[in-house]
Parts: sequence; structure tokens; C-alpha cells
Amino acid sequence: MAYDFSAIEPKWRRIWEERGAFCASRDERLPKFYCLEMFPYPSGALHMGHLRNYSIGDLTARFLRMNGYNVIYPIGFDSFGMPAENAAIKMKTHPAEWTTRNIDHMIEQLKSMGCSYDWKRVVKTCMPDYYRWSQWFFLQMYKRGLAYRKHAPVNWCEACGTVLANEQVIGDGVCWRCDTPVVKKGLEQWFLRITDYAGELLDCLDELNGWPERVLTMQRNWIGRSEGVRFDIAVADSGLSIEAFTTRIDTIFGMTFVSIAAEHPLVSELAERMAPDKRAEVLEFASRMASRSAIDRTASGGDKMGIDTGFEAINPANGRRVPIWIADYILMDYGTGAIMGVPAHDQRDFDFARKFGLGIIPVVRSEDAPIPDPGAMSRATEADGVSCNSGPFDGLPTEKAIEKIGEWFEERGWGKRETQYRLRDWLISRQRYWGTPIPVVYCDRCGIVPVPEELLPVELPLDAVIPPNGGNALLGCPDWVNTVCPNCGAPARRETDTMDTFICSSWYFFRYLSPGLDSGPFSRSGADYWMPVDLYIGGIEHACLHLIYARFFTKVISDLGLTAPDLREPFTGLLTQGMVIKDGAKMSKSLGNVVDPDEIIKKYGADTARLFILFASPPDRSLDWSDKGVEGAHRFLGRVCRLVEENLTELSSASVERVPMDKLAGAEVRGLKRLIHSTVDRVTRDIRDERQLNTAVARLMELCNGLAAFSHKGGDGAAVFREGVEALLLCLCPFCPHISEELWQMLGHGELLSLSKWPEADGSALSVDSVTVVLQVNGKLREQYSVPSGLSRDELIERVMSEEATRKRVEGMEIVKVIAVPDKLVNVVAR
RNA sequence: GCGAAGGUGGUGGAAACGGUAGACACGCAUGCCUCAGGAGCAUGUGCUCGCAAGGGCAUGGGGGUUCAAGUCCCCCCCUUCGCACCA
Repeated sequence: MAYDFSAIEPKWRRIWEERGAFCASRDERLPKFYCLEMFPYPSGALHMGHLRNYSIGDLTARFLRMNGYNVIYPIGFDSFGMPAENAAIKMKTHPAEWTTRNIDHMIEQLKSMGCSYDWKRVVKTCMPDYYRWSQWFFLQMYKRGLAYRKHAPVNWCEACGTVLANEQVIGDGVCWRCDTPVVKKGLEQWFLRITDYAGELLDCLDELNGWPERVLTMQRNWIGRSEGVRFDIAVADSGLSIEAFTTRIDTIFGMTFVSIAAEHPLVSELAERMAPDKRAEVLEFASRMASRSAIDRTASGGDKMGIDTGFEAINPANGRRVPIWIADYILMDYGTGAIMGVPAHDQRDFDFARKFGLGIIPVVRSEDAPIPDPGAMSRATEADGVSCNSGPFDGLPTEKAIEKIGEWFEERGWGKRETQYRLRDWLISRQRYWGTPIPVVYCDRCGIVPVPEELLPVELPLDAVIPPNGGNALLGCPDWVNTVCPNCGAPARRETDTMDTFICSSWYFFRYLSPGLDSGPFSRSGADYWMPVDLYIGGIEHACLHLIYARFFTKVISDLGLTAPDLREPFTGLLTQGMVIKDGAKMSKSLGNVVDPDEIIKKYGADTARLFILFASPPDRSLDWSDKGVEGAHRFLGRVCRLVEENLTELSSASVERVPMDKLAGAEVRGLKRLIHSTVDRVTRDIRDERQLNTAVARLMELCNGLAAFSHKGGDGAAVFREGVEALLLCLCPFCPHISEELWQMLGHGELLSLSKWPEADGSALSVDSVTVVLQVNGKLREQYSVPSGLSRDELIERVMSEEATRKRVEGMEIVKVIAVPDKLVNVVAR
């Protein structure tokens, strides 16, 4: 009988569903485990990345369930977003219709994988009962000043027709979704004050031991902390001043110029006071610099450009006058957009000073050297040392000087020590239709009016027509836009921008815990029991997007009192799966190297697809798709089938009693017993401790090979054989649940394999009777001997040295030393 | 430039502690079975010298520590990814 997966797989999915095998409920007697996958965007069909993600997730959920954990393993859909609008235009449908259809299809696909989801908990973010609570969170944040509206230069993607958050501008300044270069635009937009949490977001990373180092570093880079002094520099004879920030206040006496960004507001103020010719020149320079794209700036290779404003700044530390320049290397969106130029101790300032002939004053020297001659310096000295040319602070080591001068500035009221972050507030407005409406109304009398909680949700009008040119459909819904002010009843307009979809995905893992709840976003008791997520599985591309936003939301939720105050992090474990590669490149439609999961499942079955994916590569590395490899996995499952089917008589009549190792006689049966238990031991450790799923599969293949080669199938041999087959099926279950269940049933079991207890390795069965030890001469492998295991060092040496072959090997040599490692080797050092 | 992860057969990938490098698969080869096979089974398969026995060489390159190094230390090269004029 052949391996008929097309009959077996649907059969077992039906049985699991009928028995509600994987529905999660609280059970205080068991340790809980929250296994979570990054939920999919309903793009229309699963791709191999999804298949990999969910194969890893389901394996984990099933493994832990069998190991006595109370597992919650939910799935849902991140179902708002641009592609639905684009598809609506192209296919002349409505985003809601397109999305719903896709979700239905993808649910079918997910089911065909055999994942053990709790299907009662499906969450769809585009449904009013979900986004109502996204809006509610927005209102809570608004109340606390965490959501605010401001006019600012923002990232604009022309292709998407919307603004983007900083995190969504990637690489060389392109849109994360469509790779279009992003431009800056001045707009009034809604922001979330994620920077209020910057320090905590950074500090908590130290405790996330279950996260890959790579992701931690990426987040640390992204949040970017620097401690320094913010201070004012007066502009001579003008009544104006420049705010600057520095981490090296100890070098203040070395300031020889001040630079401001081309976009700095002071540029126009200074320009007003210039002679017309100069003004034109300066404004032209500033606008040329400001309009350059990120790519342009990088392409210039660090060659700095600048222009002298003709104004002078006064160094607060010593009253010295220095020129004020506009420079392209000063960024308006970091610090204050202005710096003190200290060429002696900052390489960028050095390059700039050399190019434009500005002064260089060394104010830090190394302890055992004199003050360097500025003319002879070939580069800036950025290393710590001892202050010089710094008046009363001469002689202080850098660290001390930073502290003392900082204090001095604060005492005089010149500045303030503070911490700067690279992280910017989260811009959440999107000029799109298919998203969560921002629950705000604009009233001519009352201004910005938040929609009262009891009026939520502000429902997205489903009769909107998506403009073919890609604009925001909400603008074409006057009945929806025009409303009354909840405050005063006067005519008012609704906010037509919707929320960034990353808001939807920032709290969905809470919603799974009490889906459909009407009285709040989630139940406190559910969160207390299930949170945090113990293992979160998804792609690394979210390292600085979703994974920062969700951490921020979790902290806000905790501060709102909706969860325990100590629930500060949502995900204690994180597994970032690698990409799926084919022919050396990421699978993509444009390269034409995509493999359709549906076709693989149809041709080989879900068990084969899952097995290949888990076997071909460790989860966190990239996976090379190989059609031949898939066939290999399929062949293996065929062998497992035959192993059971062809030996069914022996297996059925075999004793189910476990025969302990010390009651077993005969090398072959003892060898099999050992193989069974060492396999169980290794597989368990590979999955639980190492997440080395590929080697776990390899062990199971070895066990299968061992069972197939086993010939003593009578008496104790039959019992051990059956024990081995059962161990194989139990261990295989999380990888290939359908076929494992089928064969388990064939063995006469009535209970579900998926809910059976994971096998335990019997330590006494792990010992071996004899081992192969090697003889090395001067570290080179020479002979192999089979000896009883457990010999002591001396016994081993004695045994090996007395061998005829050993004698021949060392004949005529002077033995200097003999090293022995029990059960491993003997190394003879000889001349 | 900074940071992270990598570099092992023809291929994907294995090797807690430094202790038989290449598990397990794919591919390939030979044979068996078969009317046939994109089926199944068996055996072999790092490179190299050799008829063989038996040598030699091999984990990106170069040094070092050690009886013994893919593994530890130093220097260098390459690949991928992230950040990047961050004051």
C-alpha cells in the first residue's frame, strides 16, 4: 500500500477539528506557553515564507503540548493596508471584498498545512469589533498626551500617496513597501510619543535574553542614545541665539566655528539681515542642500559643503567670537540641527575646517605628550586624554572634564545636561482609505475634538469608491466626513486620515486572549494568565518596525493599568526565521523562482512540505529550496509508512511492555534499545534547547534506518521493535502530524497521538557495551580498536598498548608520553 | 566607517567539553528487482598518490597555543545583513 497522503491528511484534520483538540483554555495545573507567529497580511495566497514560519510555529506548539504545557497557538489577519486598495482599483472591486475573499482562501490554505491553531480565536484587524479598540487606544493616548498633532517635515511616498514613519523609510531612503524614494514634505500630522519610552525601550533590551543578538543590536542602533549638554550660543550683535547639543562639552574651548543645518529656521532669520547679494547666495545654497535626497547626500562621499553666513557666534565658555556656517553635514532631524565645530577633536569638523581654512585649537592632549601643533595634525584626535587650552579645566581627564564643564554650564544657566535619542516620534497618519479611521473631529469652534469612547467605533464607510488615481477615498464621502461636533453640536469634519496599519499589529496578540470581547480590548485575566508571548516567530525585516511598535504599545497598555504593572515586554522569546532562497536568490515573482506552497502540498502533501522545510536548514538561517530535497523528504515518509505496514503483524502481536536494558540480551536488540533512547534524548534536546530542527529530523531518519535494518523481531526483540516504532511516531508527530496519527492508529491506539505524552529517554538505556577508540601517534590517526566501554585511563592505555598493531606502529620509536581519553582515544607522543 | 551573522565535499548541511571532520539528506556511480519506471532495495562516494597494502593533503588565508584545533588566541581576506556625516 502506498503512502496516500491525500486521503490521510484531510481525515486527520477533520478528526482534530471535531474533537476540538487544539482549543486553548486556562488550566492552572499546567505551565502555560504562548506560541505566536507574525500574522499574515491577506495578500491572496500563502508563500513559502509563510509555510516556513508556520511549520516552525506548529512544530513548537505541538512539541510543547506533548510535553505537558498548556499551549495557546492562535492565528489572525493583519487585514488593513494599501495592497487592498490597489487591487480594488485593478480588479474593480472593493478592498473589503478583496480582503475577505483572500482571508477565506488563506484560511483554507492554513488548514491544509495541518497547523494546530485554535480556530476559535481568529482575529481580523479590519473588522469594526477589532479596530474599535485600536481607536480606543488612540483616545487613551490622546488623553495622556501620547497622541498629538503637529506640523513637521515628514516622509512622503509619492507612489503610495501617503506619509510614512521613520521606521518605514528603509535602505537609501526608500519606501519599505514599494521602494520609491521618499521625499520630505511639511504637513500637519498625528504622532505617537514613542520617544517618551525611548529610554525604557532601550534599557529593557538588556533583559530580552530570548532574543537574537542581531535584533537587539538593530534596535539599539535604531533607538540610539547619547548623553550630552544642550546649550545656547549667542549670535553676536543680533539678539538671536543658536541651540546646540554636544556629547563632548569638554572640548568647548576648542570651538572654532558653529555650523547649522540648511533646513534650520535660523537660516531665514539670518538671511533677512544680510545684504541682498549675500542673502541670495546663502538662500540658494541652503535650498540646494535641503532639497538633496538621502541618496545624493551619501553619494557625495563625505565631501563636505558649506557657506559662511558672515555672522559670528560667541562661545559661552570664553566669549570668543567664531564664524557661523551653514553645512550640509549637519542634520536638522538630529539633536538641535546645530553644532559647535571643534575640528581638533571631531573628524567631520576637521575635514570641514581644512576645506574652508577654519582654525583648529587642540584642547585635549594625550597624557604623556605635549599639545599638538594644529598645523601638523593630519586628523582629529577623538580619543580621550587630558584637557588643555581650557582655562580652569586644564589637566582634567576627559571623563572628569565632561562632568565638570557640564556642571559649570548648568550652574551658570548656559545649558542643561540631557539625553538625546535617535528615535523619532511615530508618525501614524496615513492618507489612505483602507485603514482604521482616526477617531477625531475638527470643529471650527472647538478645534480638535476626540470622538467620545461611547461613539466608537468610527466605522469606515463601506460605500466609498476608490479613486482610480490612488487618492484617499474618504475624501469622496461627504456624508461621512461632514458630521457634528460631539462637543457643541455645530457642523464639523471628520479626520480623513487613517492609522498606520502597524497600529493594528501592535496589540493583536492581546486580542487573541479574549477575541470578540465587547467590554474592552482584551480581558485582564486572560492577559494575566497567557502573557507574555513565550515564543514569537517571524521575519527579521520587522526588527525595527513592528517589534519596536509592539513593545511600545505593551508598555503603554501596562501604564494604562490594563495589565499587570510588571508586564513591560510582550515577547520574551523571539525566533527570526531566515529567508527562503531558490537558485541563490530570494523567491520573488520578478525573478520567476517562486514555488507555490499549494502545488507542493497537492503533489506531496503537507507533511512532506513541512518535513523538508524543517530538515533543509536550521530555522534562523536561510533555506535553499530544492525540489530534489522535497522528494527525499517524501521518500522518507514512504519508508516510515512501509516500516509500519510491512511489519504490522509483528507489531500488533508484540508485547507493549517496556523491557528494561538490563533484561535484554543480544547485541542487536541492545543496540536498537540504545538507538531508540539516544534518539529520543537527542531529538528532545535539539528541539527544546537548541532549536536545531534539522538535526532532530536527521536523528529520526537514523532511527528509522535502524528499525528497518532490525531483524530480531520475536519475543523481547518484537517488544523493543514496537517501542522503537512508537518512539519514532511520537517524535515525528510535531513535524508530520497527519501520517504520524494515521500510523499510530494503525498500531491500535485509540487516543490522539497529537495529545499523547512525549517520550522520555531512559538513561539506563543510553549506556553502550563497547566503543571504538582510536590510536593516534603524534596526533595522527593510526588504528581503531573496539574495546569495552568505561575503561579507566590506565586500563585503556594498557589495553591499547598491548595490541599488536600498536606495537608495529611505535616500533623503533622512543615513547615520550601517552595520553588517554576514556572511551575516545589514546595518543602516543614518540620520536 | 560602526555593528551583527557567516565562510566546512559536487549540493543543503552535521560535529555539547579542543579528542575518529563530513552525521543526515540531495546528487552521482555500480549492482539487484522489474515489461517498464521520475518506484523500491543493496553497496560505494572529501581530494590525492598507489594494482593493493598503505601514505599524503584537507574546514576562506597566514601565524600561534596544545600531545591533539573546524572548535581557543593574534593578523588578514571574502560574503550577507543592519546602521551610517548621530554632533
